[in-house]
Amino acid sequence: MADKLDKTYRPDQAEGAHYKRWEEGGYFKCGQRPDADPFTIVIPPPNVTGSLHMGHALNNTIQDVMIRYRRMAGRDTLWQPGMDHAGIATQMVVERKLAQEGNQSRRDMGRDAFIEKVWEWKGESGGAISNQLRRLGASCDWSRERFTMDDGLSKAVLKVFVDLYREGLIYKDKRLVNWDPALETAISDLEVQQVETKGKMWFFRYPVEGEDGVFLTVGTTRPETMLGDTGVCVHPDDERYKHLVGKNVILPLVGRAIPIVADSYADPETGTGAVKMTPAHDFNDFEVGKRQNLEMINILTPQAKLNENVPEKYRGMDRFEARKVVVEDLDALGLLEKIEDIDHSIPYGDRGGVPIEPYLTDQWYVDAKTLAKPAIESVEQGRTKFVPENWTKTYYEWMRNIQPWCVSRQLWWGHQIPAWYGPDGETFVAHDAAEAQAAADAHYGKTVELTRDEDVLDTWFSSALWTFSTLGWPDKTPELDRYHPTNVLVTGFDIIFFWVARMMMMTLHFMKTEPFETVYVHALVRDEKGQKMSKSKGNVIDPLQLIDEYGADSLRFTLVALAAAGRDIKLSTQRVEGYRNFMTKLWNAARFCEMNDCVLDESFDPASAKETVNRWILGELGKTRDAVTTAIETFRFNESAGALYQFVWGTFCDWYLEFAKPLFAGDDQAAADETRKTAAFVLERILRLMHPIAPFVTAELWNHVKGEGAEDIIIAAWPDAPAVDADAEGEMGWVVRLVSEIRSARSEMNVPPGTKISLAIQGMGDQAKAWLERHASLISTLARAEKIDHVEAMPEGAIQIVVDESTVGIPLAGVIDLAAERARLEKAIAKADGEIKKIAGKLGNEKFVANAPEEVVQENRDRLAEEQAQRDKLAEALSRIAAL
RNA sequence: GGGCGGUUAGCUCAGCGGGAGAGCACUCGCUUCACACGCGAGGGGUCACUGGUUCAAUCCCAGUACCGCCCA
Repeated sequence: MADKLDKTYRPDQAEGAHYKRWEEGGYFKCGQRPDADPFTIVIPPPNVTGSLHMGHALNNTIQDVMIRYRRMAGRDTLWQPGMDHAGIATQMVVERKLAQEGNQSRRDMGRDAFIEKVWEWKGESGGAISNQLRRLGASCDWSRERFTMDDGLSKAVLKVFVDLYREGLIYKDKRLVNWDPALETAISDLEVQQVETKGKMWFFRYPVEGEDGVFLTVGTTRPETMLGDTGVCVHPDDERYKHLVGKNVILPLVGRAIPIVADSYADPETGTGAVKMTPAHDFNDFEVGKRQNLEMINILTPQAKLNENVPEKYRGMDRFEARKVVVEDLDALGLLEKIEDIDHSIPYGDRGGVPIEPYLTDQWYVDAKTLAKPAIESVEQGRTKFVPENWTKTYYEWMRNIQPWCVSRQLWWGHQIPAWYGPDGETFVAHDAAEAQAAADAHYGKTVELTRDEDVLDTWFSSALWTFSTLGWPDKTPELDRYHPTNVLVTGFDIIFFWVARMMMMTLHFMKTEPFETVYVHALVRDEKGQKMSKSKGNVIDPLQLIDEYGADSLRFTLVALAAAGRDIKLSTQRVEGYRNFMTKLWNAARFCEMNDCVLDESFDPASAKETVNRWILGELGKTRDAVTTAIETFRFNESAGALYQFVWGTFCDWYLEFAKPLFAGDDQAAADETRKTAAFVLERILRLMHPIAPFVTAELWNHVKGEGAEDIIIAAWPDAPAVDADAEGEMGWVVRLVSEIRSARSEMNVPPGTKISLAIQGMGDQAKAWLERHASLISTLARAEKIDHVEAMPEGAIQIVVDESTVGIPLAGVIDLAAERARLEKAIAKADGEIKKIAGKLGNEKFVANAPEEVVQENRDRLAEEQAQRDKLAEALSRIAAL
């Protein structure tokens, strides 16, 4: 055995060494149990620029609990770690760094040099999060760490793109995209945040061509877009405007004649019922424009300045400046009818931080609708399950309304699109330049110069391949064969669209199987007031700081205990402190065992235990083991934490160890010896059962309990459940009740804790008498009684309590407060009366007796009898007091 | 506007057809030989509201109110 345990556990002095031993000892590696069933989880790849936040802490703690449990349960576990390259975020970080260091800008240094800088940055400061995950205790197989820009994964991306193109599932199209003018790239719908804003609605009058003094009034929140208007739309049934349909209005400031069209898109109830149409700059207008054959005029540059398609005056103006000037100019012409204040939401790019513009560009699209079909079926047919099941609705909702997926981004950092263009714009998609050249040569019948598409792919394009690309695909690797499909994906609900849906589509298409059996969707971690943690609100709790202060186990236990499915987690440091206290409690229980020479006997057989206390605690351990096992396997992690907390603190420490004290001090050497062995055994099992949630403190104690040369706790077998002994359960339950009742009465009647009492017991049955005799020393110690006698008549002036058939008197000659005792008994009687009334009422209902299951009826009959007996005894006790 | 969820002890939340629970906070008592990051005892709830189903509803169903989140 190692040095004696200190009074408190010091996580900061223990955690690093255990983690290092595990990682260097190769315990995290997959493939060590070739005959066992594999169990695989892929990590949701954190962003290479990211650092650990509370969401990661929760997400990875849950994964680690599952992995550590399965590892102990004998599975061949693989927790596949890695990161994604986060195109936009990384490019922004590196550009900012270049600017700070006074370097050339990205555009000045050129693409290749810039990419080199990004790799340099990644080598130096990217991926800090993987070390932070180590601090959390995450037992990933780091030897297999992958990055979406690695050669292997890039090869997968390339093959997927080329194959999908050849199958007609990737194509180039000119459509409106969400354009981020700050970053000058297309971004996905999902990267657009709607921000509620107080804004204005401007109403402009457009003169109708050839009808002097007749105007159509249209409203807009973006006045500058009027320069790109190519029509005005009214509802076909709108009587106010029917006569104008087919005529033109003259677009003010521009002078263009644009048609008035009838389309049911216009809502007669909203505004004036007439809507200006800017098909190149609004998603709704784009659809109407296609139906009505309206011209599409792009009036913006990629920086959202006005371009050459507007009158000279406005060219080069920023969109917001142009907004002001357009309003002023229309006002000057007397065409500004009114301005209303409105609340509306404005789309912002969540990285660039400026309002996005719908923008007409050429982009690459994946035919998501086609790929979604099998992905929907997989969930419908239960091949992939969501836990909680409710999230299937969100998944279906998204998948059934899926839009073409725009996968091109106007960035440099990422997988460059493998498309080359001939001089006439002909497209050649190929695995490399040589293959494209060969195809072009064949196409043109001569050698022509090709230029490669400048754009890169959306980061989600590569992370959609994550479950199989990390295992070596497109090569046929043994890992791919063994570990795919994976068992569980653990993720927050905010990423179901972003990522889960895309993995389902890509994996089904290329692997012909689902990426995972189960998607466990956990809650969001919020602050103690329920607000989302964000840097701008300043309410972020840093998990690393909590680990420093309370230890990784405390944080992990807190997160697991709060991780009830389907609800957000409101985290406060108070909770973490509470679970830190629990770690200390466990620590001190181990210390108690150590101080009392509870040495682990590896040959101890729980079935051989003879003492009731020991048979009882072993049974309780068994129940806890089963509860924890079931809870982890069914994703009810909070229940696993709750069962452990309750057993370790509420049963093992509060009762069993207290029972053990008098046994250790007593004369019965055999009983003391067996109890020492049992305590050591139960403690050792507790360490195993707690290890998935609290790996470090259990590892630290394991070394003390097991001694030198023992196998590491990380691969210790998940224990079996000792059998439950119903007799021992009943017997010890009675002892606990008796002690509790006595303590309660003592406290209520203000008997000083130091006062030793005697017990005068009346009416006790034979079984209880035997129990009492067997546990006399425990009961005396815990109830602080020095003398226990059976009596025929209750002595005068005693506090009286009723336990089952017995009345237990605590004689306090002369010092008992009769009024207080009377009140106490009356209160107990009133409580019993309440119960009796309720149960008797139920049993008095014929329909209840006729319809309820027999066992329920019987249970109520038994309870009624018990309550009545109790009440009678209490009434007797009261009458004895009243007689004084 | 559409979808999802919530409303249980002062706070944070479990439970979800047959005896209202936990942690924290609060009150009282305790240098009890593992632990004051502790020990013992206690107070505190028409389980949002209104109907319905049922022998039985905090739990199932419908509606109302309020509060969130997501998507328009």
